[in-house]
Amino acid sequence: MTGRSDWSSHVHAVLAGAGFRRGGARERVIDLLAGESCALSAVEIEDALRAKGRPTGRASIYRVLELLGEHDLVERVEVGDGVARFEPAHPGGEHHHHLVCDRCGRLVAFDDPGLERAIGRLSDRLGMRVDHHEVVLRGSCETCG
Amino acid sequence: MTGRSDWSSHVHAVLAGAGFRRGGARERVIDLLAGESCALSAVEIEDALRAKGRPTGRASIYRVLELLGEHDLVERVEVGDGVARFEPAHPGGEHHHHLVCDRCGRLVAFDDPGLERAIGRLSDRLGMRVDHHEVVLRGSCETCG
DNA sequence: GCGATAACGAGACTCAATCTCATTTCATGG
DNA sequence: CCATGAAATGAGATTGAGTCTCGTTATCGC
Ligand SMILES: [Zn+2]
Ligand SMILES: [Zn+2]
Ligand SMILES: [Zn+2]
Ligand SMILES: [Zn+2]
Repeated sequence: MTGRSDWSSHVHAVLAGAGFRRGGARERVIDLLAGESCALSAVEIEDALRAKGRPTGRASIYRVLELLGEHDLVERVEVGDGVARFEPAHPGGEHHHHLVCDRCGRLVAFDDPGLERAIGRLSDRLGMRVDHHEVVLRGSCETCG
Repeated sequence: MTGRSDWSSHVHAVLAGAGFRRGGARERVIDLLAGESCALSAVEIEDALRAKGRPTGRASIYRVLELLGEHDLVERVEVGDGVARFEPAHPGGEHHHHLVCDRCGRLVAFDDPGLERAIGRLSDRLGMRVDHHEVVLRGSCETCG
């Protein structure tokens, strides 16, 4: 179980190691994401930071998310509503996938070792390098029955 | 193995059965998709139809795709470039998933019974209704090695 | 044919995401 | 401690996929 501040220090270590300076916007975005276990959109991040009295430019938010993505520090989640969401990516590779409720739009996280094994075997069989995978289930969440 | 014109007649049967009239734009989009085995974006459809001398309004293309989607006649494919793509959905439920090449952006289709079984077992375990699933792998295609 | 109404399409509009560029902040070494 | 060059930031303009509006056109049951 990888904790929140764990992720934050990992992020800082990776970025410092890659020679990046520090900056206010980057710290604010990382702080916010470190307190989230599931995905936020760039607009949600912008709103959340403004609400916390830490307003941050849109361009900076997208830049930070792009940088984190390039270093495999965030996971990009797309569920088909035209908005990209981002969640902390843990160094050990442990991750979850999402079920989207077609009624209320809620995101439900899950993980499944059987699914991961199947994807691993599939990747071997394909004979191409597979770096990453995304799985989205659609259905109804518990609330919407 | 479901053929192209097979899909087209299936589409017409379903839509006629649901009481929809025919119309030029709808026919043109269905004809075009029937000749494709993998996914096209709305813009690609618009361009392809114009290039074929069958120009079709953007609003109509999106309306047709939405209608086909509501009746499970097309599959919506999102690979994270901010564009939705659409491909024929076959009535038997047979389908494929996609690997996206991070270098050239190419889409490579694949299917894998083991993956489908794992998703089936997972759906049962979750205890929620799961209607649909999407899997996207990222890596390099054969050309980009 | 006629009429009711479904289907269509030009173009305005929305909004997430990107781009520009002037300003601010950082790290370093003098 | 300050000067300096580079990196980081952010306000605002811009892009472009996707949606909406509404007047026109086509379909089909009669
Ligand atoms: Zn999540
Ligand atoms: Zn996984
Ligand atoms: Zn495909
Ligand atoms: Zn499948």
